[in-house]
Amino acid sequence: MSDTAAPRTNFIHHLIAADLASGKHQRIATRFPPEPNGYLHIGHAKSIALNFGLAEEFGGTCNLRFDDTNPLKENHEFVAAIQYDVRWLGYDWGERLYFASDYFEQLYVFALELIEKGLAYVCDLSADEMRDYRGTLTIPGRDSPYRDRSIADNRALFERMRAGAFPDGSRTLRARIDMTSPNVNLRDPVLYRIKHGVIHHQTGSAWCLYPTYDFTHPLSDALEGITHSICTLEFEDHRPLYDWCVANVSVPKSPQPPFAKGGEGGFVKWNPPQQIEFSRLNLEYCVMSKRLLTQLVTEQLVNGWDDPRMPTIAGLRRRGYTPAALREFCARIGVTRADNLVEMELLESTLREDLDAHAPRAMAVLRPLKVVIENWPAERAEQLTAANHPKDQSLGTRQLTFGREVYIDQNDFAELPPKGFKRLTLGGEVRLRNAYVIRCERVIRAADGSIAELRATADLDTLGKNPQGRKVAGVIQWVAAASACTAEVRLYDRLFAVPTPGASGGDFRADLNPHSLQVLNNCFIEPSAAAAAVGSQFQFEREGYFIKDVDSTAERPVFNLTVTLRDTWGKSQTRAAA
RNA sequence: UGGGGCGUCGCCAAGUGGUAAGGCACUGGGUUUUGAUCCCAGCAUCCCCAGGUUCGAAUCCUGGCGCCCCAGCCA
Repeated sequence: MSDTAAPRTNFIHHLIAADLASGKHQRIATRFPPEPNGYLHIGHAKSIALNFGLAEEFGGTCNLRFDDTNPLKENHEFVAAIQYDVRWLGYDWGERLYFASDYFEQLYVFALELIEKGLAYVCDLSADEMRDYRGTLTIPGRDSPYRDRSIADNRALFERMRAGAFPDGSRTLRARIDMTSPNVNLRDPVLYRIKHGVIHHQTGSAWCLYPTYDFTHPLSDALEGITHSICTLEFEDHRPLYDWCVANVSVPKSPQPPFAKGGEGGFVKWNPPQQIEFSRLNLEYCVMSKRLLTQLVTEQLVNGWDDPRMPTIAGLRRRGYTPAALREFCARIGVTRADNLVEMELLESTLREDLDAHAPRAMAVLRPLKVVIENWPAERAEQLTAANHPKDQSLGTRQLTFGREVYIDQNDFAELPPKGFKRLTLGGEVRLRNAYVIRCERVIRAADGSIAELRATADLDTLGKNPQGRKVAGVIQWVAAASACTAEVRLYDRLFAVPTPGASGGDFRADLNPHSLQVLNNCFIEPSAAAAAVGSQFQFEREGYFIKDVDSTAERPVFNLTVTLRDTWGKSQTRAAA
């Protein structure tokens, strides 16, 4: 969609290219591993675009794998929503839909192997005790008193853990690594914990024993034959543990065909998956943590996961963001290991670029002001033809009905125009877009002194041509009173009032923007837009891009503001006012 | 004051010893029946700082400084 020269490669791309060139891998396999404990957000889109994008580019595969090891927080709604969102973004995992829970039995066997090798043990320490034994960042930990249990005891205990013989929290299976490691992740991390009475969305009540992420993730990758396991920076310290798990367990060496045959004696060459970290996306005026997003939803600070103000894929979709714009955004922000805070303007520019090219135009009047054209007969209705797009003829044309009474926007008339005002003024002329040039003759006031309506005359010789001998600088949108449809328009602004909510140590909720939603109930729009299907997108000329919302009814269409048009005039005015 | 990372224009980001890409934003100008789009031009003598190596460094070395992550039986 773009001819920008923004980098479309990154350090991971280079690394994969090198792995292929060196023959380390014959083909690559990535995976996108969401935990189904919430909806996907734009940060996930970055990861999805990266993992699926890399697979596409290098002719490899990308699996969708749910990292469902903590049934307490997960549910089927999230599983379904995540699949919908990934597909909507334009990516396809084919037949490769997996759940980490698919591997629970195999993982259990791996754990037994670790026990047999003396590399794992059952620990009876409570959570508090374990924390105490772990030491601190600067003080080494101490060995658990249960660290040297016999292999036979460990095996028996672990089997009984699975059988449900012990209550929650009473015992764990731990890796036997090094309690004095400067990397606290290596201080005998927990591999399995006991959780009774939870119904897992995939395995039901088959298990009361659940593996941790640290154990599950690397082995799931290995089982699926993942070559490049891409994750975010905070997992970097876990990489030694990731490698430890893969190295110490007997993973089948010919995972997921078609992997290259070859090597000695029919042995299949197999390189363990490599974890690679990149920095997560931070976007101005957003929170991106699932915990905080969940809080916004459960505390009803927004109207659900798909609230158009949410940075969730579902929210962005309902707001009017397109898959193409989101993918382009991901390409433009790049992939590095540096902390970043991306400006909203970058996101919005990719959106405008896509919408400008594809959205049909229509006219809408958000804050109506009636104009009576006195030299136009009340009974006369004229059909005008308007292009649906200024550049793309293929989007066709539509009919507009012009009549004696029209509505214009209150903002497009001023009795005391600021310097440089190019719209309608008393005694001044303006072009009604796609129609005639009119001159405002009089202002009719209401009892309270406010402007009730305008009286105007039209220059009948200005349809499709400029008037003789003078130029009319302004063009404004309008809707004919006789055919206008009433609509509700929801104007959205950023959810938070500050670029980094909660950053100053306070409650992030205190940073919510109280004006993030403004509902306009008496807008007038063209019948063509009113009749459009839910999800249809338009540029309401001179205002912005809008999408017809699911809350629409036959009698009352609802449109969400996706993003305004660039507004250099408005910007200059607010700057002058400041 | 343990370990692991990161530091190139306001923001994102190329660059991997040969003399600072690009995008967004911003500033001028042009076209325009959207103050939109589009087009043209401008926008880092400098790459966190200080030394050093080299004919030559953002890229190598040394020493500082700053920021981020890790002490869940979360992921």
